[in-house]
Amino acid sequence: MSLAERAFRRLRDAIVQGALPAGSRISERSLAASLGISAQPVREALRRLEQDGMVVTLPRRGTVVADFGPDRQAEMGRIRAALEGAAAALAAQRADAAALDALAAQLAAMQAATAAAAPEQVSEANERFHGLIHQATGNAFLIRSLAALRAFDHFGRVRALNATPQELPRALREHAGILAALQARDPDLAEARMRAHVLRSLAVGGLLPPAPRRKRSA
Amino acid sequence: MSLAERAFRRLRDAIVQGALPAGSRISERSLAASLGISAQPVREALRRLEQDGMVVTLPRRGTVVADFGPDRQAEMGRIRAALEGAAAALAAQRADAAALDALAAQLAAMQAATAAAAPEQVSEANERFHGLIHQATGNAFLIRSLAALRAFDHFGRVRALNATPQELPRALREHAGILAALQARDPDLAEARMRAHVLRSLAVGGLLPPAPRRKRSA
DNA sequence: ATTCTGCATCTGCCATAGCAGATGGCAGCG
DNA sequence: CGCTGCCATCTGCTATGGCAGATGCAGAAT
Repeated sequence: MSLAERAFRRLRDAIVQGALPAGSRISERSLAASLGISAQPVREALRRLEQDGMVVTLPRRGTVVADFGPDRQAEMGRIRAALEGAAAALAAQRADAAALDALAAQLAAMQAATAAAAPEQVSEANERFHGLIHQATGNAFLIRSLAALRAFDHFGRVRALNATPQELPRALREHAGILAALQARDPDLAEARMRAHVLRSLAVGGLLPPAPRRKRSA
Repeated sequence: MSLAERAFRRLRDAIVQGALPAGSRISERSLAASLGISAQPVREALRRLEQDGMVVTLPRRGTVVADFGPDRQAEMGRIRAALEGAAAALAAQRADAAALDALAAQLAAMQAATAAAAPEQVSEANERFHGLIHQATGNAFLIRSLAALRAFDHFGRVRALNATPQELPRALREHAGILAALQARDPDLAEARMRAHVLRSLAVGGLLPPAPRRKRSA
């Protein structure tokens, strides 16, 4: 793996974990020195982070970690719901038999982990399930965008899965419904189910109002 | 503007215009020489193009222009519909009075250009209208992603606008409806209208089946 | 004729050095 | 004491050179 890729992942994890709080100034040179590499890969990593919205860099001024509080998290969640829906729709058209089999296998793994009450493995199977759908689309732009979005609220997702005891089986049922829509080759149904699944999951995590009702409190 | 940014835009335009057909091999060095700059900005431009899905680069092998025929265009269109919808929903929450005024002004400009039968200015006003909504969200990730998506089917959009005589007034009415939803601060309504608007516009351009029906003619 | 091997060459990748622009502090002037 | 202009310094940005890995071809061995 290239040094730029390594630096990118390392910085991304550091940011989402809070090790680099919002507003932190990042210098290409000093960061390169602390990583023991040249400034070029670091620069490349910063550019990618900028495209993902995690840092902002003012030309000739400096690079700082972007601020994403609860509002930004909610925004990214809503965007992710839209993109996951599109991915499900495309997967319903493009997925081949092998991809559908792999999805069924992941669903079974998630069910087994749920029955065994192993939250760690449930979360992992959950991530894999969504990742397989992304891959099944074969769309590079979609895959990349969703990977960036998932980095934002990774911890929020694992928290949401363990929020209530009934959350795990509900997520499992929704996954089964999505897979059924994919197997039925119904893009619109797959999109609707996936979108509802992500939105409801976000609501459990406390990042969105629980229902698409009228606004009552600002 | 930086050399990397210039190289990126130049390459992007060359690709969408067909000057660099799919499968064209791009070498960092030779391209840098032909542009009269160093290899570093060219490399940076290629990385951005890769993230946008326009080129694929195999490590130590080379970089080639990705193949996006009608299928890919349809995919990107569906993704754009989803993202534009999310942007409209966020804009309904975040847009301030100035942004809404600017949108109203662009709508008036589009109406005047439609009345004057000036397709060039109609298309320009159309692009500005959507761009203003993107900016109103204040979400860097969303703005960047939509900018990348719009580069794909730019020509398809201008073609769709001039496909039929009744397309211009219809797009105008839909824009007015979207703006009304934004002014009413209704995220879900704004999202639904924007999404329908983009999907219908894509159908006019021939990139999607006109209704969620089965495809009849390839 | 076919297969294997070594080398010239091309590729993306990285390190180093130096550039212009922007900032902050300090001396000098009012 | 307050303001202004200069300069050291830091920033991102670009140019140059060289690295290892991958490819294709020529020529030797079977």
